Amino acid sequence: MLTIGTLAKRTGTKVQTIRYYESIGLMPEPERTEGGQRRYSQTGLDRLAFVRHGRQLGFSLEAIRDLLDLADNPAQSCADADSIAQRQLKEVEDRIARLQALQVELKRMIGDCGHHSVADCRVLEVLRDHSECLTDHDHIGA
Amino acid sequence: MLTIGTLAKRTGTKVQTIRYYESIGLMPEPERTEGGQRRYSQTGLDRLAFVRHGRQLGFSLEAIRDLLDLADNPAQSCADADSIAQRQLKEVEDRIARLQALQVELKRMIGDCGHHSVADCRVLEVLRDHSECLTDHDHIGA
DNA sequence: TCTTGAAGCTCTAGTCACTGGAGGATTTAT
DNA sequence: ATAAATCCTCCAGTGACTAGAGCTTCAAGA
Repeated sequence: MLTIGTLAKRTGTKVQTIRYYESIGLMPEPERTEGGQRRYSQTGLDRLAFVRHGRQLGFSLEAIRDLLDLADNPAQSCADADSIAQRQLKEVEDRIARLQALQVELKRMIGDCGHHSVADCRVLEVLRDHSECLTDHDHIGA
Repeated sequence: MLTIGTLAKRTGTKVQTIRYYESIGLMPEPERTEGGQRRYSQTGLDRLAFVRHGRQLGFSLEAIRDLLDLADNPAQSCADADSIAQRQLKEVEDRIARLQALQVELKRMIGDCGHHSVADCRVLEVLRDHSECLTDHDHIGA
């Protein structure tokens, strides 16, 4: 039986995060001591590890919830899990492409700057005038 | 004199977002009609374009606030603007690296899956057992 | 001048995935 | 028995918006 703190350490999660997962129903309510403290079993550890691992791979909690459902019902086809992962891969690839465009633009912005006065600073210049952009980045938040 | 709606259209921003920028002090309070509606000048348009462009390049509103300060005081050195951009570039490059690691892992996960039953699904397998990971990704949120 | 419909206004609350703190209870080791 | 560490609940905050309720103003046409 593990305390919430031990579980946190083992999985690299903050204690509050575990309680948060419980509050949104991603983690089941664990046993409690007489005093009301949470005690976890191996099952709890496994489930949290699954969740954390999914997060590390960039899945949303919503996607992880779906994946957990699939994992809990091992009779169905694997296609659903596969398509969730496919969607995730596509998103990751999109993000990479966008970030690479930003990278080019930022490099160009910085490269030209020789630390002269702000009056003719490339960085500010580029921000002021979109037409100086090579890329027509239209996504926000990257 | 532009209405907030026109300004929104011209800059590809939502009306609410403009008001939000005003509420946090990124956009100055504009003139108002007698009835209390906002009216913007070219100055307002320029400033919003600057902000939006910064966002498109992935800068945080905090960073943009600093860049706006610099742009407003053209006597200083450009080095500050440069270092903000450098920091941004580094962050972008870090994110690309992390995402590429995820991409590899997701591809491997999906590649092996032949849509059999969930019982031996690669996707779920990988999520269950971190030791199957090639990468030791430790970052969350990608 | 009147009317109508679009667009504006403020205010509140919700999103995602946590994170932090107050103020108090429990557990564990000495 | 006591002290330190950990636990508990509850509430609020983060960033960068976004959405909606309920009301007012504006501009154009009849």
